[in-house]
Amino acid sequence: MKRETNLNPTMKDVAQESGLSLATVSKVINGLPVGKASRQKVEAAIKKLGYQVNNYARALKSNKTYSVALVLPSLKHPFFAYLTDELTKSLMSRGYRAILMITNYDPDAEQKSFAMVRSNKMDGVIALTYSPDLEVGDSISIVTIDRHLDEDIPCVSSDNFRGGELAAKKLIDLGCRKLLFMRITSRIQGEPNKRCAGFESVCQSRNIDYETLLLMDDEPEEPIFQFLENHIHDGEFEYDGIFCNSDILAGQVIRFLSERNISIPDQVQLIGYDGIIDRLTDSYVCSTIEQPIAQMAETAVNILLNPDENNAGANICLPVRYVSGGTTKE
Amino acid sequence: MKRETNLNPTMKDVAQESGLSLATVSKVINGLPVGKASRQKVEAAIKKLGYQVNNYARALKSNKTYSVALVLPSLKHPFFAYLTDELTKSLMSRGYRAILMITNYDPDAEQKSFAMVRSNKMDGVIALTYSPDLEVGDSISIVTIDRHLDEDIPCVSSDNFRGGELAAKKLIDLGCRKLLFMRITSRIQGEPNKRCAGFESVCQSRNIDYETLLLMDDEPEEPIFQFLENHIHDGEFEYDGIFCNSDILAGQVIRFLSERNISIPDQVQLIGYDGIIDRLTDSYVCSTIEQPIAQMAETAVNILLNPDENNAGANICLPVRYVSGGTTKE
DNA sequence: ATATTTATGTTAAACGTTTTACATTGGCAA
DNA sequence: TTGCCAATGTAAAACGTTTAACATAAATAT
Repeated sequence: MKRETNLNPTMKDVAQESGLSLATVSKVINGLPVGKASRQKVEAAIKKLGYQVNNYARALKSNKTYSVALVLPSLKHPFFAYLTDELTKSLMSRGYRAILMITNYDPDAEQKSFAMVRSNKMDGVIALTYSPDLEVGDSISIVTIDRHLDEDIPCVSSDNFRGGELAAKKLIDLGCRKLLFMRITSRIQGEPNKRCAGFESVCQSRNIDYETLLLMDDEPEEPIFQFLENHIHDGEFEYDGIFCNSDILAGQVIRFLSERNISIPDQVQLIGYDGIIDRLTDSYVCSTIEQPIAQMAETAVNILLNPDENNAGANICLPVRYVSGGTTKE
Repeated sequence: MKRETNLNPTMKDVAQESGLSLATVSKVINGLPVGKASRQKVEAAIKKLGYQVNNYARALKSNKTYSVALVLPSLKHPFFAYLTDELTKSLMSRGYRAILMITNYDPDAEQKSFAMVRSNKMDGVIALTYSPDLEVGDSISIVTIDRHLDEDIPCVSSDNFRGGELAAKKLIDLGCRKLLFMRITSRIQGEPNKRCAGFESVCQSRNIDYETLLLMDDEPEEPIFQFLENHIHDGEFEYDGIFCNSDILAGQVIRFLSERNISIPDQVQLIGYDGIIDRLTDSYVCSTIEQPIAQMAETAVNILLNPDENNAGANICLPVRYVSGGTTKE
């Protein structure tokens, strides 16, 4: 019994249906010059059969897969989620597919991701990894975000040093005189660590009292709240300005202080980092240093797909800005 | 000049290096029976050349791509982000790749996603779509989450009706006598709409005063806050129990009421929906009805990849539970 | 009228696998 | 020695494309 409709018609079927050769069909599909009459015949056949290009065959032949791997530790942190969202849209708008790889901060998984990329002949990787020593190998093009993997691998990040500076300046300008910088950070040397340096340099040059509270991301978080608790005396918090490493952390601090009736921004002003926006109200969750996430994504994709501009070891540093979100006096 | 190291060695290279045939190499790679001596020779050659299977060639031949598309509107809502995180991990653990497609709630993009799936001969789709009338066509296997696309497409969701019931019961048991249900919902008939029915059925059978505040997700959100404002009189909110459609919405409401000095949970108790966890403190952002997101992901992947169990039009409904998160009295 | 160019199509080889059908070898029974 | 079987390996076709090299016919120039 002959099947009435072929579920997966191939170019050969289209050729037969239209009475033309395989090559002609291919030309029509790829927009190469073909006689008008033939083109119409082919198009009709394609429509009739519901033909769809088989990208695997195409990739095999042309050695171009139009797919890019996104290697990230998790999607449970909004910064990663936002970034992935933007990266994916950016790739899709250029006709590329995004292969998502979640590594869970696991060096093994990160390493395996790169093997996968190679074995799937993907066109490239955009990676945000945490292993200190990742075997990258050449033959795949990589762009990292916020991490320096290797001398000649371009890295896209926001201007973290400047971000730290901005936060410190703003707090000081708004009248704060005793500052606290809270950060949860990883042991790997990544771009975000520069926020601290920026913050401290301003405090020092302006001669402002400050403290840096550092916690590694593989340690339990209680110490941070313990610290806060210890510095509340008679309903007053010892510091009048706080800069947090992320909006998420800021949110926690806000909550903690509110519960203890420390008023923000009256008693303490607070600036976060990232620029996370509440989807519902389209407003920032706190005053913050906003990273240009969409622009970072766009740039990363751009560099990955157009390596012509000689940005081999380029370190693209995109501008951040301060935005008010209710946790500062302005 | 002969290249010293071949960047992309193929099975042919391995065959040559080991002095054996292509077929033998293939057998070794696929774990088929092969003489011990030959196997070792091949393995040595593979290691020496750094050979990696070309999955595109393999997919072309075997018609199995080991890739699944994840079609979602956005990653900017934590529920979607969490779900994507779990889905991806679930797929990866089974050796599948996750192709992420962000549709931005755009029907066109949703439709195109399905075309892409077909053209890339992907093994399936897990979709969370918003178009009322999506042309699915057969020949691709689909599992939806929270949406009913078609009679014979399995749908995985949490028990939304029960979730609504649970929330109402809890609030009433904790002493609330005037309830408010706030929802932002889409026009498409999706599973989450059942929360309302569950909530109302309990209120009615227990004879409790309640109001339902409904807003479409394509309308501006101000009316909701306007409503809240209108129902605050002399520092008292008219309702003593609120059930929100999502934790995100709940967060907004909490903030709004706090700013107006309405105390939660003393004056008003509040239950959200989803079970979003703050990454930092590993605690719920509010009292909530928790969806078993990881289990939903696991189930969806399972059904998609093992269609043997006759779950053609299956409607898998996973249990939800109430968890306390500080915005209720218990 | 013939030669030359141009426009359009076609054939067939490749891409890197998998897999069926076939070939070789050696061991063993008769 | 001959014949047979199992064990192991090989050759070659196939998957659905792309593309270089070639063929044909029509159109123009000589």
